[in-house]
Amino acid sequence: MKRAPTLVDVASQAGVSYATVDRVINGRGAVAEKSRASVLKAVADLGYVRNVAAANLAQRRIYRFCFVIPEGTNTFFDRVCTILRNAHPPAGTDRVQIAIERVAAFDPAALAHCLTKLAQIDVDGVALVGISGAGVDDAIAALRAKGVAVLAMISDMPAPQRDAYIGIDNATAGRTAGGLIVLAHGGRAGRVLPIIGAITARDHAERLAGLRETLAPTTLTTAPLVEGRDRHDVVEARLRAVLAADPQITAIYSAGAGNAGLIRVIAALPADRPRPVIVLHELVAHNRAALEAGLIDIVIDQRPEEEITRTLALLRSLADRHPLPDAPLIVPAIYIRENLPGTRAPSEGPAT
Amino acid sequence: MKRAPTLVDVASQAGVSYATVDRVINGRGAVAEKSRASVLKAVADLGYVRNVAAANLAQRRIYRFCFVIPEGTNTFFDRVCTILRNAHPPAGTDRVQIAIERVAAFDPAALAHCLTKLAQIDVDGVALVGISGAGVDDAIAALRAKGVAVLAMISDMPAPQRDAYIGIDNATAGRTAGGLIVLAHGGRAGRVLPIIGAITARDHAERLAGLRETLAPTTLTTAPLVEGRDRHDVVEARLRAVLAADPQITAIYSAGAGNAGLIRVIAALPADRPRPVIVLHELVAHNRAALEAGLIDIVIDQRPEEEITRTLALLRSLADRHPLPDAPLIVPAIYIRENLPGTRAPSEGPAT
DNA sequence: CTGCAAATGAAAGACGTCTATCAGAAATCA
DNA sequence: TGATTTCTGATAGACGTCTTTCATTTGCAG
Repeated sequence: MKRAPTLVDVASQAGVSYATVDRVINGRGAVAEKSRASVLKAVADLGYVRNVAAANLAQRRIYRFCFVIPEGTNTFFDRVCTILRNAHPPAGTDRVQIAIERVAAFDPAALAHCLTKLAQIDVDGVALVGISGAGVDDAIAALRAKGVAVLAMISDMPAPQRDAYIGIDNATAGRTAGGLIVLAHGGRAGRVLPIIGAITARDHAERLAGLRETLAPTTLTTAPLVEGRDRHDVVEARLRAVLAADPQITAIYSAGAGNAGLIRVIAALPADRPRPVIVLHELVAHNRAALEAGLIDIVIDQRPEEEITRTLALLRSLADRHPLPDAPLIVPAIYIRENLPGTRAPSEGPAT
Repeated sequence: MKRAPTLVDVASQAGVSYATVDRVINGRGAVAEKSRASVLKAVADLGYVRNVAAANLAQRRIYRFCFVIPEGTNTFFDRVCTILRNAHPPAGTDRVQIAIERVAAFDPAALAHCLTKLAQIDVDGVALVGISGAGVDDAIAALRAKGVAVLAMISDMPAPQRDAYIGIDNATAGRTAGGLIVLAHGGRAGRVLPIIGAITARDHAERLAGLRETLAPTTLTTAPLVEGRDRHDVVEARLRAVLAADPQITAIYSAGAGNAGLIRVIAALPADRPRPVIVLHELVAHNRAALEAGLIDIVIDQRPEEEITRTLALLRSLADRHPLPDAPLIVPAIYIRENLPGTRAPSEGPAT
């Protein structure tokens, strides 16, 4: 087992000095095209990979990552923050520092301003929830020009703007909801009520399309769409009205937020007849409680833990200048009452 | 922002020399109890954490991990091996070497022999599928005495023998199957047929218990248990007989392996009347194909990718002598036709 | 007090990369 | 040709830990 090639090996192989190799690898100073080529060739020939441990030691490197998370009433993002704060390995241990910046939701100007501030500080990578709008594109471009990695999570943005996207395929999520609703009907007829935040929200629209795609070949019909604006009060009022007017509804799929309102409506339904099958998104506290209480049937979750784990790994990989692997989109998880995570303490003598 | 304390700082704080600190930290040579105590105190007071990058550099460390995986007809373990081979980051890049050893399944002697061989080589950590039996316990003890981390995955073993267990809670898996079957019946009566490998297999028994626990308060009844010995030919023959004898079966839950046989039986059922709801385990090729073909409804998967990711992280953490975090058990995933991973290529302009 | 073992201190050379400096060589331009 | 630039080479000191060597001190038993 030979030891891995070092920059000294690369230098002698390329027939240049260590200094020149360094200039090529770390892109400083002027290097003749001929030298650059021979260094790169030597790197390739020897299969040199930088020793990250040595590099980090020499630089006293601390990875500084920043997550820019929308601020607002959306419980989901609070959950994201909680996960981030508990992310392993805890800072210090791994020389990784994670900062969280909350910015007003759906406010491109605020986001742009935040990103511009980040560009001042020394940051190695930024993860943000993709939205586009005035100034955002430029702010991101400025960051990336400085060598800062920029990842889109949860919601994507045009590919050339970010280094990668980490999140779910929303069409898949919608199809999944459809599949489960079909399963729960067991061949019987039914009428499915879709609720979304707004038809202009791309992710909601995609989920809805996925739902319809799956329901189309079945005997299930779709009731007219309800827009709840992601606000629990709006969802509550409109859903109550629709259910009163249309007692044929056998299933509800809520593709957006504001489900606390939905849950209130369901809890108030008469208990003497079967309630509709209910599928909604994100395993946040009130949805989880409703699942445990039997008020709803299924929660489709985009697994923010996994999104964050992957984001951190990718940020680090980019900071280390490794080629970025193309990981698949995250597969939404299905939760029912029985497989909720963390309810039961691990049994003292765990499973075989 | 002060720089992190180093061993030199610890030494001066403790009022001893660097050499003594080193002897305490790395446990070599004799150290007076008094010195040891003052060093440990200094470490605690300063909040010293070893700089892993520096340590690895000095040692030219390469992490060497070995996965001992059962060999046999079980497709699931082939899947595990595939995932392992594609594990990111690829060897080399991260100075991590992963070896895979296949040993005969359910053969304690073979496992013990393999472990004894591993003890000769220089290994930092071993992950194995927990079984116990003659010699295995001793072989593991010998490994751990040498400072090798030993993790149980997928199937656990008595706690004192291994450093940690990474896998699912099988009772949860069984309850999940039950919950989905209940959902699919939508309040109608039904009769559920459980199939397991053998009642002596602890994981199968736990899944079965979970199923019964969930079905008990409902209107669904349970048909007599079928033991399929995890062999597709056995499963096929027995299931065919049971279905012929008992046409009232509305659902099948297969907690073990050998499901290729089950799928053959289902495929041969008359198409003119509804088939039972079918739930089984592990997203291996034939189960996946059956799901896509609509021959079965649900696959509960223990997510070996996550198990492996976590195992690798834990092995590394142990090798770096970090305190081990207590991660929760893995939550089994639910797959239906619509949320199968990797079917669709990520759309060119991914989701919002 | 002597002698031996145990405990300690001091120091130096790795590990591979980063960063900086400075002198000298090669290429460019006038 | 000389005067600039542009490149290049040589070298050295970090970074924090590991590992080893050797000399010295301390403790303890005889």
